[in-house]
Amino acid sequence: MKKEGSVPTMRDVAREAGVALGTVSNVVNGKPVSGSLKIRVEDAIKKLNYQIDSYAQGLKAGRTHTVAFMIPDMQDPFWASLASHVNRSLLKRKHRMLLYTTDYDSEKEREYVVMARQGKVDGIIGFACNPGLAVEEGMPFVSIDCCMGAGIPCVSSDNFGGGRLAAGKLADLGCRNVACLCAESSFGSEMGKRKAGFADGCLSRRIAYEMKSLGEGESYEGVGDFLSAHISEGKLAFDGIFCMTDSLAYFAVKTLRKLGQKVPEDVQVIGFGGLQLFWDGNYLCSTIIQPIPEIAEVCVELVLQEDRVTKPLLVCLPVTYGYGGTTLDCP
Amino acid sequence: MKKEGSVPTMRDVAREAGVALGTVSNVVNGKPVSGSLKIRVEDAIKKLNYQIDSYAQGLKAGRTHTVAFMIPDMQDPFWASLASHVNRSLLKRKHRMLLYTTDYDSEKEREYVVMARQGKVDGIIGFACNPGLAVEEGMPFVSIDCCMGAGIPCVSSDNFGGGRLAAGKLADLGCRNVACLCAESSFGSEMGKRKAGFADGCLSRRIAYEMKSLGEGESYEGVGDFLSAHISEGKLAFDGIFCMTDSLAYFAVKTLRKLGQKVPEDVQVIGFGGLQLFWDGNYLCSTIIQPIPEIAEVCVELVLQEDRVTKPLLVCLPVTYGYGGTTLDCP
DNA sequence: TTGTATGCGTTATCAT
DNA sequence: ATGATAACGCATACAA
Repeated sequence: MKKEGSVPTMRDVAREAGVALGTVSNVVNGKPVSGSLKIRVEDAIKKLNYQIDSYAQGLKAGRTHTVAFMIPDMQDPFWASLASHVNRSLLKRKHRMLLYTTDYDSEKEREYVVMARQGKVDGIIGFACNPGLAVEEGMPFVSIDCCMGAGIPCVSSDNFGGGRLAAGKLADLGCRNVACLCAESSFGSEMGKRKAGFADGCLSRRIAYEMKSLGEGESYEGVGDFLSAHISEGKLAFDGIFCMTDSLAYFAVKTLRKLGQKVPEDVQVIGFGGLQLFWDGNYLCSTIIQPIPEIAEVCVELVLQEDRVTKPLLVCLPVTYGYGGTTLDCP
Repeated sequence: MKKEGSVPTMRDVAREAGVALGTVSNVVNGKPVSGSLKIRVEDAIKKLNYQIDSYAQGLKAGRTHTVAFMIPDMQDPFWASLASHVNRSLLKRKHRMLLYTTDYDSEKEREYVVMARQGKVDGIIGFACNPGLAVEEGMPFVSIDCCMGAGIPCVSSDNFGGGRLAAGKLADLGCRNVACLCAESSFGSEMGKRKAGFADGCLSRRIAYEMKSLGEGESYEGVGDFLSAHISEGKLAFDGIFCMTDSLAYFAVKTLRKLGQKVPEDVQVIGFGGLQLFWDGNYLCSTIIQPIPEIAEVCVELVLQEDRVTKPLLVCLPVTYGYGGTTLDCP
């Protein structure tokens, strides 16, 4: 008798059914097998409650049906939502998802890429702060929101177009003097294009704008200082504000209200991201919505494409505008 | 010549260094090896850029250093935060984390448990709607917030104590007529104890309370109806409200303000969960804080314990109170 | 069609 | 201490 408590293997099934190992394999994998034997094998499988060891399968096939998803911070609603959709897309394709959170730490990124290689994953989807991150030749890698060159496709939303859209929306809503609040990031992120798009949009619509950029690592308090410096006699110099992220917009709105400004009556605010607190359809603020499900889907498709004859350098997905209470366009 | 583009294996290293396979294995695993050979092997490893295949390792050892984490909804801030901390705890112990999201679907739960078994994970941490979920004998399973009996440990925060704490806090803050808003769930969740704890707390402090339970699947609108039904001549019948979750509290506050009630001046609100929007230290509302990092740590410890001679049925972790702007105790 | 033998990359057992 | 060999569970090429 074999080990008792252990899980049944293909060999056990073969013995139980009185057939050869290969036959069981064929039944399990849907290869043609004569009816009578097929029944015997299937009975044995049910009797032993056998289930295939996809782990051993992977060792043999060289493909593990596993993809690593690497992000800086799972607590960030954007990454959490993206993780959720990537997970769905992968599961739909019968692939597992390994999660790695890096806390914006290049060292951890390196470490996890090594772990991913050791774990024989079929590919990696993720965001890397370190644009020079060394990833194996043969290992498919899809970057989010950050161009890394060298045959590594990057998927992002249309940041430039989103910036333009925000400027146009503010103009439509009657704004004539607007500000643009940015939080710089040193990573080669695509986010910088939001600022450029906004500037471009302001120029086409001929409205005056002022830029305020927070240095990297500088706290949001700098925004508070900037805003209060532009208030004279209780009146703010701007009637519209574009913020590069929803979290920045959320902070700006809080600050403005603390400073006695009414949002959206005195000043309208548009963020970027499309964040929802409970994902019930209510946005945190009026915002440029990123197509998160589509981003996820594209990432998964790209990373699983074996025969990547033409892999795009950058896939740019369309954004839309969403009302969230901080503008005057009651829906 | 072997396949060129393929990754180097232990055998390649052995050949390169001119030693036997077992010796390379010993070097890699830190077993005692004579100095000179060790050097030769290490040189060969560096030269070939060899890295161990933890996948094959798992096949041999029967342990994969992989744990599945199964939750209903990654978009929910609580689960996202817990996922983040479980991930950290596992990574610290050099374990990978597979993510599965079930969307509260018992069918998916079953499917994923099977996938987990096929994937040869070392254990599963998760929340299951289906209390009768069949999980393998030998497969360690740790349940979150939901007792499943039969040798499956459950980890949760002190829901009863948290309810009591909320009642006590409201009493301390001067409330005399309070309400308790609940969203029932049919799952055998531990959350129900929050209600019981609150009732108990009200009794000890001798304050009047009224319960309002939403049926399963009933929308939050029912809360709006309940609240407006308890307003006469512009005055709400309650001076304090305890909500079983932060999201419910958030909705209640929004509704109360729409109904012309001032929070916290007219009515104070306490939620449960400890949710933070951007995890910057600011709570969404005054709340009972769940010790998420500790919950994560305990789950990981429990699931990785091999020799589980005494495994607890329920591990209950202490909660604390946190000010979040919807009560009168400005910190 | 069905069965047999070999190999995937690693570790463990046994001789040496 | 070191090296050859078997075994983990499965898939596949090949033989029957």
